[in-house]
Amino acid sequence: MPRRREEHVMEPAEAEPAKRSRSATRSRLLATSAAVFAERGLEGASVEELCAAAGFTRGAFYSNFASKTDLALAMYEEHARQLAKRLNGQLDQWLQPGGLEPTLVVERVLEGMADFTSDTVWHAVRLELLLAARRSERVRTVVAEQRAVLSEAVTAALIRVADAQDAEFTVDPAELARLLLAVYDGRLNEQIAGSGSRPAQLNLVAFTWQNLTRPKSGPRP
Amino acid sequence: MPRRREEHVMEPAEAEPAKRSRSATRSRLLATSAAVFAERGLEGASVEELCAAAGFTRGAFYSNFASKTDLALAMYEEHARQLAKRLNGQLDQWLQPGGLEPTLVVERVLEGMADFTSDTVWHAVRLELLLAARRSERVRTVVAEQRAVLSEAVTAALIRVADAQDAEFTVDPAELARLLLAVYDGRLNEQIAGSGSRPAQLNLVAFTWQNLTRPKSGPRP
DNA sequence: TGTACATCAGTGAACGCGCGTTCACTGATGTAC
DNA sequence: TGTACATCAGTGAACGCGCGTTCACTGATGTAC
Repeated sequence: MPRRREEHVMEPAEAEPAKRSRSATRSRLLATSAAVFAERGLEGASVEELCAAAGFTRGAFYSNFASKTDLALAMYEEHARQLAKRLNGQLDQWLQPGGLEPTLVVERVLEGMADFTSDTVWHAVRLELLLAARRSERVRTVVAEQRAVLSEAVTAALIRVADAQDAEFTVDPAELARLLLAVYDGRLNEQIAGSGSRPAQLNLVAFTWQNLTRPKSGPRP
Repeated sequence: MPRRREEHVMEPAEAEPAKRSRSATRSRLLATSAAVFAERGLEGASVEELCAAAGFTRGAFYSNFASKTDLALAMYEEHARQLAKRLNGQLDQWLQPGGLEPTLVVERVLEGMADFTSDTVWHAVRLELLLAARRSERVRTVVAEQRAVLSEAVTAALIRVADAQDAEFTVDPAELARLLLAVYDGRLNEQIAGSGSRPAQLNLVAFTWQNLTRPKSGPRP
């Protein structure tokens, strides 16, 4: 049984479990920095601003991260992890027996991705890092790695969906995944540019899904 | 008749028509800056570096542009102009009587666009400006404007091609144009990320062109 | 054509500011008794 | 449980550097006679 804490009048409830722990500071900085980077740019955001957003001073930053780039990359890796995890989680749910009607799954996957990735804050951060990758070997490696992870997650998802429909692709599913990601990247660029900014109307892939798959020739269960 | 100049021995031939003219300095800066911006970023590129690339010192810069942003926007507008111009020029050529076989035109237009826009230097600059647009009303206006111009140029091109085939779209051609541009944007992001970097294999739009158009119902000439 | 002068494009030193990074210090937290 | 001590996360002043911008100056170019 844990020690009672009620006797400490100043204790601000269990919402803040460990004050002054390295990991809490790190997490807080990772959580609040995306918005700052998106707002001010990777170079434009000052360490001061990043710290202020998290409620710290600059020294705290340097006792947790070696540099601004360090923070940005850690943030990005965490984000890519979440994205792939979410995609797989949704599929698990939709594809289980008694889940969604298979044709709906395609639509939902695309919607879900759009949903998650269409957070313009995160897209801005991704673009900042994409550009930074041109200038730094280290950033380039991490960005390429994370893009590959995401690409593979989407490829796997496409195959799972096709399998559930007892269909197979008439095109390389990895190519289709890359195309899909390219389309969303492009859509998000549009959204950032703010021109019109109504959501995508023409979903070419959903529209032509039947052109890209065929019933499996193998034996059916 | 203009005054003869051959008597000046030091005259370095007509290749350099007007030395020390504002417009020449301006042009030179506009021409050499894209590479610098792509290499170092919009914020990362120093005025010193931009001037060095053009062979000037900083003072020359400020006597021609009010700020770095000024230069970048002028550059961008010039680029968008060239892009639309080129697209229309190619169509004029391909669609004229005795030009390309109509079905080939679609392919060529897409190829041509890919060609021009897949210059990673320019794509990087476009992305830099897209991100800068988030932070500046002025940049946002110019970027939105230029994107609209390009989008309209592509829409018009699509319609011209369909017309030449005596076909019409089953989807809104403006939507298709936006989708096309989105795909290319996304493809270029891939290329910048440098992952694999082989050119696009799956050209969905060319592949499904016949699904998006139908023969015109009106009278034929 | 040659000379004297006016203009002004481009120079480069100087200024000041903001930022990344460092580091001696502080005081909150954990531990030993 | 209370007290003394050790640890170390976070503070904030200080440093130095690089950059954007300014401006008095220079010398190349154009013009008037």
